[in-house]
Amino acid sequence: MDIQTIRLACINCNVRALCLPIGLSSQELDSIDHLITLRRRVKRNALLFRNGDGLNSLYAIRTGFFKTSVAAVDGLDQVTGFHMAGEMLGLDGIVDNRHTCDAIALEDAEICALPFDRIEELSLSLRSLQHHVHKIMSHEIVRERDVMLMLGSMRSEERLAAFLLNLVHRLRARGLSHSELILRMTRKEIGSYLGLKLETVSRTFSRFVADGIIEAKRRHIDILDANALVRIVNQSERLRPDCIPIARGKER
Amino acid sequence: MDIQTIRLACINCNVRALCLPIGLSSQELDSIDHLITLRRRVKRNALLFRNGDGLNSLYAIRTGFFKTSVAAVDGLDQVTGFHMAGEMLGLDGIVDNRHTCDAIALEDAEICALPFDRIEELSLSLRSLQHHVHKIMSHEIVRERDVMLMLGSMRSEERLAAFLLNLVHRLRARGLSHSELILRMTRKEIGSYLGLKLETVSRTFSRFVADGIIEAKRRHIDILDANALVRIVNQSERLRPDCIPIARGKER
DNA sequence: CGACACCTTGAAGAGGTTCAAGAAATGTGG
DNA sequence: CCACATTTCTTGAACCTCTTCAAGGTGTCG
Repeated sequence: MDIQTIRLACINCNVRALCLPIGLSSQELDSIDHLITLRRRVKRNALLFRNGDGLNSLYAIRTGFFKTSVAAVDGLDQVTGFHMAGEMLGLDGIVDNRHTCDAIALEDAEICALPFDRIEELSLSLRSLQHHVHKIMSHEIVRERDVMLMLGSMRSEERLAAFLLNLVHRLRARGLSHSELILRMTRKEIGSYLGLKLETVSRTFSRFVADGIIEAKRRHIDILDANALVRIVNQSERLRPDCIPIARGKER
Repeated sequence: MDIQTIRLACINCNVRALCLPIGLSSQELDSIDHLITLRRRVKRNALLFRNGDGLNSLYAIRTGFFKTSVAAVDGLDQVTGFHMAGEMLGLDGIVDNRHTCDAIALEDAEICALPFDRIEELSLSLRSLQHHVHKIMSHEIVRERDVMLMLGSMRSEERLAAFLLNLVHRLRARGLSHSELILRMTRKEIGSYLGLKLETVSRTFSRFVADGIIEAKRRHIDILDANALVRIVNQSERLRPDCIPIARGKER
């Protein structure tokens, strides 16, 4: 394994706002200092954790891009989410004290391992942290529910449009371009996530290109007409705006 | 509104094991006594809460059967879950401090409203309660992910089979029959939950009946060959056993 | 008993999948 | 650094599942 680890306190972390509640008093910051975490690099295609692993820590993504998936015996797997900087991995493992999916880096990444028992311990004295944890978990519930809604009611064009809008929304919230994006995942992985076959994903991309909505050269996507994507997602009128993943990114 | 409310302490509740952690010391039970809850009856078809309502409480179902759904402007809605005694409603509302779905009773029901700020307060001194809350939320994340997997990869027969097995599994855990069940929801609601049209649900039921797997008289379902249902769910070999909703009920 | 909601079934049609082949990147080893 | 193997992506054609539209049946409740 090619993993480099560094011990460090969150108090010195420059992306702390992503994992920890904001507006802590200096007293509270002092106690946060006790939440020593393990920073780790994860190479592209490496597993951060796998289904069945014991849950020791939750993982905050500092940089990089992950997928979570549930693997099948024959090697097939279904992607359950794509995750980028500032998002938390491992929440599904709390129920049974073991991870129930695989987390794989789709590009070289850097994560912080937050020992879960320390989080719980610290939450006892830091009410804002406690509430923050509740919000993060609730947010994940809402995120997954939005995917459920998408899978249950949208057609291929709508799914892909919602997917693209959701991605650029999250990238934009991180200060990146809201028209250009480089996909870190394959068509197959997108299809797996969207409940479509890779051929359907490819065809739908081609249709978007033909309609002048996007430019696409393999993983390099250029969104020419974001409004058209919004119209495609809304055209069904089956969902209200707040059912659409794009309307509720990881942060607001 | 036809709602009857009773103030009472959890310590006297005979289904407390459903909402609260087990194995509390007598000291701890004393503090639980401060978690005064509001017990309430909810009539069939009545809303327990609706999308947009402020989040004051989480709701523990004492008796009865609920659906949660996200409504669309034109009256259509998508069912996001069916919930029975011992399950918790409202977890999705924590992120934004307001509910993001409707909760509707599908039969006369009785719930306990647990003030969320009291839960958080009490969690600060009761570590087992804190952990219990985390587990409940994590469990909901896993439940929804299993639905995602189903919607993303199963065909109609597999979905309905998984749905029936999941229902009887949960009913069985409550001491009810694992072969007979009375559906509290319409074909349309089942379809909405499974991402299918009501006609498809109806046809699939008919096929199961023709194959001798179940007997079905409208809402009254009799499972004659549960193994056949398991085989249908597994036949795809696309999912491991633990991806199937039935394998992970609300309790184990 | 009549109105209404719910369920079943049929036939035609649409959307997505499957199978197949080839093209374009990417990675690897010499 | 180039050649070759591999992975990824695109596109076509036939097929299949689910949907849509339609009609009739069944149960329930005032």
